[in-house]
Amino acid sequence: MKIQESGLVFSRLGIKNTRQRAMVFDLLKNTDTLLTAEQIYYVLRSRDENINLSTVYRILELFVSKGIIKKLNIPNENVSAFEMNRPEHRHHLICMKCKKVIPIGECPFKSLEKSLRETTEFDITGHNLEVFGYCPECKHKSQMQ
Amino acid sequence: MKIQESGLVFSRLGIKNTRQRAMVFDLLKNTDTLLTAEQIYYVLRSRDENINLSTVYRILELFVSKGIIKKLNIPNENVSAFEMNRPEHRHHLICMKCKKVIPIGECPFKSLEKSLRETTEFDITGHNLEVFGYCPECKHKSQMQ
DNA sequence: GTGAATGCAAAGAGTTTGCAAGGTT
DNA sequence: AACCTTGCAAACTCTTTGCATTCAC
Repeated sequence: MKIQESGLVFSRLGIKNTRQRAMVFDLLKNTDTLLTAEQIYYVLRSRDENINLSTVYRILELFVSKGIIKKLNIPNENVSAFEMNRPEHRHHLICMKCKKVIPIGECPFKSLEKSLRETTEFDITGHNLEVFGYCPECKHKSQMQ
Repeated sequence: MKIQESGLVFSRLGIKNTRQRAMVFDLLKNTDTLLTAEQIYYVLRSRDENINLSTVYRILELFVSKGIIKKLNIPNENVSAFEMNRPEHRHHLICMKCKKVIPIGECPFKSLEKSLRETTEFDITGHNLEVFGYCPECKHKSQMQ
């Protein structure tokens, strides 16, 4: 059995290493789409893992607060979706159908933020940029329907 | 009484001009912050206007589908917020405390979208860019707390 | 007058919380 | 052993829906 990365991350952050936390961590780590709390719950259940939906919510909230993952809102859907918080600041191209996520290169906003800070005197804490569309696969499927 | 812009907009779109629709339209038209369905409901109630929350939701859904307004998600809050869909394509700087919205100039994405379309073969339908922070007023208030 | 919009009440999602039982350090 | 985390069930918030009544055209 390979050494669990999750255990290292948790102890570094001073949080307990529980089976459920490791499961959620590993799933998000190895997934390249956005996942909702419910999806995480069902994926783990389908693997015969034992976990409760409210535990998933509590773990996700904890991970967000520790900066392990990020919480996004999908436009026109009232659910939150989650993904690993990779260290580089990045933006994504998200397929509205399958929720696949493609990272898009550099952030073009460093300079925009700076000039906004100067002109508006806002204390700018961050920005969201998400580009939406249909990936090549889903694009074809939706044309056929 | 001045001529109602809402009436013109509605008839141009082929939808009925009801008192409730005009109220919601005028409120959003004259508001420079994002408003949630519930806020719209309470503002109108506080003006002694008679309207029902589910009617507000139905009207907002209709307006979104007709392109009259836009629906946004505020990060880390599971509510939708709405604003007029001004004809120019624009992005906003949003105060996380008072929800004030400041438009920010040109959209720097025309060209990014084009190149993404080419490199990823996505059918790109649009993008969200929202910059968050605290406006000068709220910035000072939160320092004091 | 007719079909569409509204109000009301109830249901439905998604998410959060209280508490007892179990697990981690 | 002490405290934190989990499971379960119930509550809560936001949003949607069914149906009878009312309204716009």
